[in-house]
Amino acid sequence: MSRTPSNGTKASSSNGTGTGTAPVRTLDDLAALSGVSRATVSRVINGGPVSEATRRRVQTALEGTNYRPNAAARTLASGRSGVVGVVMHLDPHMLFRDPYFSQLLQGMSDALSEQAIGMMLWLGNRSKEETLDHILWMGLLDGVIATAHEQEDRLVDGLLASSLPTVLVGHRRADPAASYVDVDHVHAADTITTHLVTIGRRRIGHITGRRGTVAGEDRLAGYLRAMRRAGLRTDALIVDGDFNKASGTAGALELLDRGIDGLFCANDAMADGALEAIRVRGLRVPDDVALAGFDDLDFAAQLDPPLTTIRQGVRQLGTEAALTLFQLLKDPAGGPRRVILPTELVIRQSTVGGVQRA
Amino acid sequence: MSRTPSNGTKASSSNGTGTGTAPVRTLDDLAALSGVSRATVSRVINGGPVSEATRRRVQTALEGTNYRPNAAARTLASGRSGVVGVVMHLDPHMLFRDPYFSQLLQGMSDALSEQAIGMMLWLGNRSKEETLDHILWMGLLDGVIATAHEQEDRLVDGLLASSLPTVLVGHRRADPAASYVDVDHVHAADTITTHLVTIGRRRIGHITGRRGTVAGEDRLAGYLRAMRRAGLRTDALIVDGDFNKASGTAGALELLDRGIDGLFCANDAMADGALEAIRVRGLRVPDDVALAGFDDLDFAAQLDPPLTTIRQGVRQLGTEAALTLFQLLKDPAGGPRRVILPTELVIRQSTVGGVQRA
DNA sequence: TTGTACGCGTTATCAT
DNA sequence: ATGATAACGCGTACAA
Repeated sequence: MSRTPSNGTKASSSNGTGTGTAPVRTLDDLAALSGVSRATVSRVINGGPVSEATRRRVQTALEGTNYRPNAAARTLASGRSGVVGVVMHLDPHMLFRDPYFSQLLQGMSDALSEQAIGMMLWLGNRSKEETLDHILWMGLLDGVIATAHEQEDRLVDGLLASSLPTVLVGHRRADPAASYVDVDHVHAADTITTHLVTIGRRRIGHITGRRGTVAGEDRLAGYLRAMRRAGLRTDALIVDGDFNKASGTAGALELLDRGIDGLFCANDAMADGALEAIRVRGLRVPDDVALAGFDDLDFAAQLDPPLTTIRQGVRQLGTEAALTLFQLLKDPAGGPRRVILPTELVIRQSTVGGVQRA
Repeated sequence: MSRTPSNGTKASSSNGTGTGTAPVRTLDDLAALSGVSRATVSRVINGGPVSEATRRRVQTALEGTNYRPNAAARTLASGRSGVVGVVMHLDPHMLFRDPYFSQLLQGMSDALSEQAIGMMLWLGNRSKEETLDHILWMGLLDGVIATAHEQEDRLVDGLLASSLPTVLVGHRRADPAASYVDVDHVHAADTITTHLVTIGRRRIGHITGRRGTVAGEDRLAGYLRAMRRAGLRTDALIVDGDFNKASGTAGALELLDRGIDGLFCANDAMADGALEAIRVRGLRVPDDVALAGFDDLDFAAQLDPPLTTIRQGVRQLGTEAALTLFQLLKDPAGGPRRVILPTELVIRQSTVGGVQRA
């Protein structure tokens, strides 16, 4: 080991003499400098019970130095690291194409940096097994936030099975012990489908999200619920998509051939694709086909016509995930936390139309 | 302190009896289990000199447990944490709008996870002073990679002034002691401007990037160099942009009024904006105005007409930054590292045109 | 090759 | 309120 000799233990006798500024790196150095014990210095730094007089003494000594507590030592002694992990294990080319993950990350970073908590990040570079291993291997994390969009996910299973406090985002698991933060996809999809019904559409198609994802399945479920309640038929009105624009175009072409007057796509990207298909067929939105999406990404309002969609506060979702983790850390015995954030129906010209086209 | 009593020291006498599986958490536990000293177990784990026989013995004992080394203890004892910091201190709404940062992050993550190095991330949520403080406060980092696009940046100054091994990305500093990774903006801008000259354009305008950024200034410098070498005039042919699409539209309208037959925008987003301006004026690309951008973002090839631009391997830039940091950590005395990655001129119909329009 | 023993810098307990 | 002092878990000279 190449330890730079720490002054303060014994060599401190040569300190403060005249050989330039003495590097103050440890509590012991600081203790020697201010004439109190190491324990007292620690109390001053961590806000323990100290008399006002000595507190000032130590503070003054502290000012003159660039002392920083050693995080490793602190973690070792206290059992808390002040660092949480964030896991976004996705297809590399999928990550960040959708602003969803960027905003999620920023929301988390907001809340974490607010509390001066560090954030370690794992993306999908390696296999789920290797990633899980690495996360647990660096056992210094206080907790983990993981995006979990697939209904089945070994990485998420592993995290929940470990002793690491874990918060899931974007996913409600069957596991009753799991804490999570999400929006109510079923309810939101029901709402926007009902909107299409309300404006008089009867043959309303649906292009699903990727099957097997919670968002895909739940939005489909919401669509079905609304249609059933309205007494409308759905057979031959549903085609599978995968959340990508291209699948929206393909799915829309198919549905248009079967005759629809309304279309709910499971996300905005596919709605964008559907828009092209509708244009190719020479039909008008919303006159011939009323169109709705989901997410309210930036571009949704820029489309021609602007897209009716569901807005979810993704950034807030991230913030809420971090706050939920804080709760979990504060009271580990308090049982799992579940947070469902509200969504908002944003009505634009792709359904209520009539307004001028640019 | 709420320490869970570690078995192994003395309580280990009650271990392995019949009271369920004994939790093996420390090297001491493992040592007791395999009948060797703790030091030997440590050597097995870290690949030290151990006889093949005992190595197998320990390995076998290891298999049965879910032992994980304690990162904090390891860091404290060795002085290395296996964690590096990544700093992307930007305007929140700017971050990740441009895929530049996503790809950079992924490139870094590639190289870091490859070496099982952890990655801590700081975004621009708080002030540069607070961010710097927090980074140094958690003194457990082995090194830092920081994006530095402004020519002046107190955060970068602070990192370089600290004792943390630091690699800058996207920025060459005057500071001769700084290690960095970047592309040669001047050369690339010169190349693409020269391309416009080569195809016969004479009144070539330029919309700059945000002034004060290295990319903005250097791309301008490259444009000027190419124009001067070609003996062309540039007065009244340069307007300031800010890398955003809107400034491209505004700048282009201005330049079109002054009469240009070529236009080099400092990035693709502004070229996209310029395209709209040209269309508004009823002009054709490239017949009336040849248009060029910089970055080769995904959408550049999708524009109508597809955009001639400069491709930089952003993801590779991130990877290279991580590798450079590794070098720095391996040989701290080796002096600063500088890496310049090559760029590529991508010629499309916005300059060579003539091909069919969709 | 293996074991002994010390040190890493801090927190927290227990006296005073 | 303050000061000793024992952990925390691991790496590594040094000795054997």
